[in-house]
Amino acid sequence: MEKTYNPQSIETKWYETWEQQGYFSPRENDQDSNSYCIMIPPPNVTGTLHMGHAFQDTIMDALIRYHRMKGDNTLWQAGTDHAGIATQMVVERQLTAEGKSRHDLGRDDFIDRIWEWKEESGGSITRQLRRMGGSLDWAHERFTMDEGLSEAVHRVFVQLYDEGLIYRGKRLVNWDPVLHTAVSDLEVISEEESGHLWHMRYPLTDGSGQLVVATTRPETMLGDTAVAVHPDDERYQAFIGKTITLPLVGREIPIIADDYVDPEFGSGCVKITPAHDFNDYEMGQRHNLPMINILTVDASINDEAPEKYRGFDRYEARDMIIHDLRELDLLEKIDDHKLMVPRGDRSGSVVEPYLTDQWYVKVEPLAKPARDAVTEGRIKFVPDNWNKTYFEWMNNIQDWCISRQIWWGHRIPAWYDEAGNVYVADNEDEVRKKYKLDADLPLKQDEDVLDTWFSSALWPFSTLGWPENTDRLKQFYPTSVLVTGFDIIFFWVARMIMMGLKFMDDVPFKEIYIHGLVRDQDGQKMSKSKGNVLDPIDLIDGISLEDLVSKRTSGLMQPQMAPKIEKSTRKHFPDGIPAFGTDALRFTFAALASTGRDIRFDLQRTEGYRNFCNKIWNATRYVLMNTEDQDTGINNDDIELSLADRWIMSRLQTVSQNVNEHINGYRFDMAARDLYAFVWEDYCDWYLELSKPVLTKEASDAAKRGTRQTLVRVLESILRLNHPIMPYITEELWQRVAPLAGIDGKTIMTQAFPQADDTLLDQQAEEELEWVKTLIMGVRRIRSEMDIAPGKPLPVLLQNSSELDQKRFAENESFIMTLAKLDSVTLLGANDKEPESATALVGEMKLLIPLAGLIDKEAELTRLNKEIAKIDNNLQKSQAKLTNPSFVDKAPEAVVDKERQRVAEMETAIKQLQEQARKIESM
RNA sequence: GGGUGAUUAGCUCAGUUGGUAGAGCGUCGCCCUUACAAGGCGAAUGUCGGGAGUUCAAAUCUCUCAUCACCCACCA
Repeated sequence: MEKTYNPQSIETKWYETWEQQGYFSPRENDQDSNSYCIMIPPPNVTGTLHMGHAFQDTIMDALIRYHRMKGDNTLWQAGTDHAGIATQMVVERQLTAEGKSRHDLGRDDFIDRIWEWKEESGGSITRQLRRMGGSLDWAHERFTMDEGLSEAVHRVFVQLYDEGLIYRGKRLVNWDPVLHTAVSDLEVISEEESGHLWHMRYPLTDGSGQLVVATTRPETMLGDTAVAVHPDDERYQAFIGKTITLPLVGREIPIIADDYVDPEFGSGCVKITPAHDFNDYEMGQRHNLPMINILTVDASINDEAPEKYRGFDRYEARDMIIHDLRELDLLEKIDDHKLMVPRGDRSGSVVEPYLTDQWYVKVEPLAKPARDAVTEGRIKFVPDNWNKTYFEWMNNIQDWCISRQIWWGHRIPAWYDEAGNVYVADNEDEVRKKYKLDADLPLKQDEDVLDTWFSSALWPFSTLGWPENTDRLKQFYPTSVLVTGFDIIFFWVARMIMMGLKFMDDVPFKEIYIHGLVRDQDGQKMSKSKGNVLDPIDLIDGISLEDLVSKRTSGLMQPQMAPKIEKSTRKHFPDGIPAFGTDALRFTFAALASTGRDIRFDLQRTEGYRNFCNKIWNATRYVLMNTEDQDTGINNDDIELSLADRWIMSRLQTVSQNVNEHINGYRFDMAARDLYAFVWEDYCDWYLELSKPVLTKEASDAAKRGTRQTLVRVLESILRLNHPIMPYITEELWQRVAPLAGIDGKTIMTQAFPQADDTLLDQQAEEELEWVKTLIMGVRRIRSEMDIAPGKPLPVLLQNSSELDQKRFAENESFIMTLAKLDSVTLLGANDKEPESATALVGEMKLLIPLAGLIDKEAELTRLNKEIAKIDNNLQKSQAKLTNPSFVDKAPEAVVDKERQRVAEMETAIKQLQEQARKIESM
């Protein structure tokens, strides 16, 4: 074996083997075993996977591998999402770079072009997932626009339409004037921006005066159809029912009264533009006001407005209108004002409320069962506080606008005749059959496509073959757990629950594990525009600083950011990124995956876990050196187990137990911590060292066999315990270790995950080894603090030893002599005279290392006094408790006893140390 | 305006039903001891955001204040 762990040389080799052997696929025709299934949240085919994906995929793969090892029939469903608007934009940008637009190509060619891109992007995504070690069932990979899924989409649309749960209607929607499409509420991000509040004078038609209205959007006045005041506002009682003449336009519009108006805000008068504001729209409905749309799809002024303003952009028109009102002395004042500006999450442009025909899902009838499923515990959020967020939204849910005026996506299965009648069915033939239409009646399909999330909502069952009642569907629906980020609870999670319950009559998943966001080292969200993204592959394979800089600064939407990004990149990664390997990266994610919190990604953690891999690698080298071609007692019952052997086996059971519990509770951070500590501290630092005296010094063959066997068996278990998190290194090493442990098998992937065996728990061995460790650490500490060379063998005297101490010493002499590097140990009797010594305590026993020529008297005194002060500090606290009568009366007896015992121990210790200090002083 | 979460060692974070505050990284010593210098041995470090309350006992439960982050919402 290589002396140093080198991830590159093992990773791709194993992945290919696994995939070729078909280990990732579930067993067919296995109805008996427990099913375990996770649907991958399908990555968008817009580019490549980022750290958030890598984190999420690590968790899913760890769960999948864990359950596969437990014998479950396990499926991790692979696939990608067509991501309508996002993907269309990516390809449109490419066209723009070529000096073309999608209209130059036409719809069909443009879609072909996107399919080409999909192949490319989808390919790099699956390559990344493979590098991450993801054990997905590639044989059944799906895409939200493949044939089967498209059929599912049609089926759902048609049924919901037939049941009246999908309808078409003309209403105000959020309109993206750059993308020329409607978007749903969720795709609109409102942020506070600085603006103005314009106070405009509207003259009464009868010339009797004027009203002042305040607005943040003066240009919409062209579409005003009323002015509203509060019905109880005394200032305006006389005006209600009168009309004003709209300046610049000349339209006569009524003054109405409505509770919605806040008399305290602005002037207490509101201009009402039902076609361009959601509140005004509702008021328009209440008061039967006309709706005048004054904008084009580009948000320029249309022909409903006075000629002067037609064709101008909304903001140009705003300036003109302000100017014109000022000329007419109709502008009272302009105040600075903070307002919430709604922007499209994709285009970043300011979204307009816009009156159009769109398709909607009537959500409430679907939402009720979806709420119940969580209330009744059929679906559990982990951590459970997310159900509050879920209910918060589900209780206020609005109808879902599902039509988009773009080209890339599922075309809406609706046809129109020339009279505008709507027919909905799977395809045109079906339409004619279903609605009994003449074969020659001209029909035209709806131009729009469906919101991407419509098909994503069907993912848990459409991928399994629905609407066919396939074996896979029967076997794996409902799925076991959904692993996802909180940011798509509304977009995706809630909608999957609604659709799953509606069409499968069962929940889509039993648990939802919500993880945090991966942020950069400063806690910033990672994004291309901030230039702080990391490609998981670059952590696996490493990347030079120059390559990283150019990767981060190329293709920016705002090229002027490049120098800043370069500077910060050079600061954070002065030497680029070394190749850490997949396993170290995965272990990092696991270790950081504490629940309910975002994680800051810290490269140093990954480096630490790369070192951990190296540790396992070298521990294996040691084990192999001492067991290969030697008798490990696999076929020989004549075995003697040392204290260390029994101890490490006992510890292994506890760790196995804990790791199982932690994985089942989605506490990968705790699992990682326990694994790390057990491997590094218990197994490497102590057990491997303890094995040395047995293997290299005089010991019986049976004892050597016992230790060799324990070395191998525990290591083999360690590899299995770590496999769900670190698949590659564990497979590589397991191939060499397993035969020595008498285990036969082609891959660690399908070996049983370690379960605790209580019969191997050995309390006595744990206590005794603790005693051995205390003794050894006592010597080491004196050695270090007294500046004695680590290699110098020392004599030790034991004083005040009990029979148990003496027995323990006799049985473990070899361990102690070797690990503490001693050359002699002498038991002192009660009357034996002790030399000048440095001291450590092992329970009541005193360990003495003679000073002669080695130890500085003053240094030892300082050391003792420091130790005494430390214990005394704790002693006082404990004594205070015990002298408090209410503590003794009210605290449980066990707690009081424990406190008493502690006081006794500390008192003895202090007595011993003080005595020692006196002796040294008097010398 | 509503809601959620956070505040613990220099940094990043654990701390499951209240019972002597932990880890990793970093820091400081000493060591190339034949598994591993990507290492070994040892050490230092905390008024657990502030205040009040409940309790024999609070990082943990309650209230309150402060700071930060995020989500939702129609105030022109």
